[in-house]
Amino acid sequence: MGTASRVINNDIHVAPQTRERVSDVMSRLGFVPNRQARSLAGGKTNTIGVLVPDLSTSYIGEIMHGIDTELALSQIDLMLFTTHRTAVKEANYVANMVKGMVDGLLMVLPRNPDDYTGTLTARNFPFVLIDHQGNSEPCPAVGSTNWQGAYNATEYLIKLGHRRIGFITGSMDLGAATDRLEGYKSALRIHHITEDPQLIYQGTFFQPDGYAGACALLDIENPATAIFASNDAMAMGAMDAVRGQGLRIPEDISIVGFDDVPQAAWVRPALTTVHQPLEQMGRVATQMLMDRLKNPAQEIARIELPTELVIRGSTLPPKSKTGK
Amino acid sequence: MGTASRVINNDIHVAPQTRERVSDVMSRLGFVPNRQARSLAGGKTNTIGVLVPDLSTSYIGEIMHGIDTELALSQIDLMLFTTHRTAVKEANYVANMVKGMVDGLLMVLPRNPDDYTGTLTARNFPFVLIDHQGNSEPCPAVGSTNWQGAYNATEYLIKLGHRRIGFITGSMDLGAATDRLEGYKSALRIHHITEDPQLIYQGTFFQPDGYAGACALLDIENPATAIFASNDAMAMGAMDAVRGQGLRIPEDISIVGFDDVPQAAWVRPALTTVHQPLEQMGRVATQMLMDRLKNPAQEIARIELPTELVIRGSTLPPKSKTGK
DNA sequence: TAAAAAGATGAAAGTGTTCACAAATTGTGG
DNA sequence: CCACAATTTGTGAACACTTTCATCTTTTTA
Repeated sequence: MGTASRVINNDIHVAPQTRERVSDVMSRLGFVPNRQARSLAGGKTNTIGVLVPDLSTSYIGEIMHGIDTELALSQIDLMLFTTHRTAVKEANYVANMVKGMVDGLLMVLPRNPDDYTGTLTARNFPFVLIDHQGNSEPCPAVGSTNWQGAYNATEYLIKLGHRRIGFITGSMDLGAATDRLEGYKSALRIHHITEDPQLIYQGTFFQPDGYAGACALLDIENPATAIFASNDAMAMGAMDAVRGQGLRIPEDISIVGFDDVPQAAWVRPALTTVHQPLEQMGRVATQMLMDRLKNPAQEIARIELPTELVIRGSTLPPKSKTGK
Repeated sequence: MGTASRVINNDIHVAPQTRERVSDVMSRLGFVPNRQARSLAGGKTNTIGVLVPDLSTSYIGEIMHGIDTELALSQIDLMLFTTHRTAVKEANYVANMVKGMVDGLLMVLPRNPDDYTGTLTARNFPFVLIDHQGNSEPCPAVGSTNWQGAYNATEYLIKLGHRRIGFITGSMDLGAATDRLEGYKSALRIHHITEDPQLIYQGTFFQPDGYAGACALLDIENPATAIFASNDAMAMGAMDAVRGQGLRIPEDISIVGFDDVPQAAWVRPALTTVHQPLEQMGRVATQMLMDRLKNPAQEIARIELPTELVIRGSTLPPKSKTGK
């Protein structure tokens, strides 16, 4: 019956008393509208898909939280796809898999998004990338000011008096990782500190790299007095390594991370780090997607949210300086 | 057309050449079957729902990973619901929300599952609980041997020579938390060590509780020589606290955790902990659910997977003992 | 008071599949 | 060469809604 449908969808063209009568009956009968049928008839699923590389990091967890919060407001459901599931090699996978199941797609930390953005754009399927620098064609994305964050953190260390600042990179195939490295390099350059390849250790964003990186950075002729890791996980690895060498944090070595995961505040000494608004990124991306859903002709926007240096207990001026 | 449907579903009753012709046309036209329509007509969605309390812990991440792995094998999709989204107070919520959207439900770490298990059972909706002790009526669930794990870990500390073993509990409204506490108490009893209320600190499974708990356990007349935290997050908090007091791990204080999250192996010293097969729990639960989906009359089973003590670097005999 | 406008309601036509059944084709034995 | 069985293909009715359109009711206005 048409009226029942109108009641469910809060259509205006239904008399108050009729509405009441209908909802009475519905609740008495325990009626629940069938989603599949609604989707089929209505042409939309009221569900969006989220494509994540993984779930075991709180990094992703924070972003998901943001997505979830935003979605809850609009009564939209969430379908989760994990890329590791079936090697997402074929370009059509995403588009096919997803077609008719979800209205739009959110891709978190996509590894090589060019594979699918093309197909998706061609099929006019709404999507938003989260935390990825569109390296080729422009596409809707939200990220954060990685370059600026790394620049600020490095500058902060320089201003504390550090001259030998070690840097542990992330996976260099990710835009975020290269941006952070560039921010670090730029800060050195501006302050006339010559870049030393020995002070740059290549990591992959995982904690063990932080450990290994710190060991390497301390085991050189003129060792680092401060270590800036490209994310908090590696910073924590570095902290372990520093302590393993019998050195104190921050008195002997300063440590700075990136991301500001909840752990960073819990650890002792609390980690000085670059706050990345992960939850907000999730929220903003979701909003962007919903805008595109409402208005597909929406122009392509790339939003960068600001990062912010959070100074905690893991940084101090270098010993040589304080000793003077 | 019936034949097209048969081709899609790999029905036997279709001539090889016809099959080929049809799939040719389908790929030429870029035809992708509409999931909503299939679900509507077929009566099943080929999707299962997963209800999680949260996503920001690797604990949940590991379980999700297991679920995901298992699901990928059967081409079944995953719909994610987070309980914090809309206060899941009303008993009907789950059943209604989920009806027609998913074929079955997996509930991870349900807080007060009695609220919905009743409705779900009444509506004959297939579901499996993960990591929860059915405290009232029996329902399909998978958990792990929390009691045994805690017992073994405590006994291990006792055999090392510890007599003052501090215990930091989890949220006591969770069966897992009470079981672990009971395991601890039983081990003490068996070894004729009198239980000391001062050595039991009530936590809630979060890292800061570990920090506070360790401080409390060390700040008593006859302080603990070993601390057993009900999960790894709290154990790490405890490690920070111990170090904060200028004590060494494991020489001065031994620390034991529970869960064996990946971090436990990365931290220095590596954490001795009770391994909980989280991923496997996810897999097994998924298998159970799929069995129920195939055969709804399946008898109600509760599976307990074994925990295992993993000895790493955070435990040693107490100083008094070694000092003798 | 009648005509016009506005609003509420019901009927019917999609939506893209699956499923059961009927029809058509092919193969086999008499 | 036909009857019969076996296999393959086509048909139409669900599935449970939304949406449009026409009808009927109510309200407003001249």
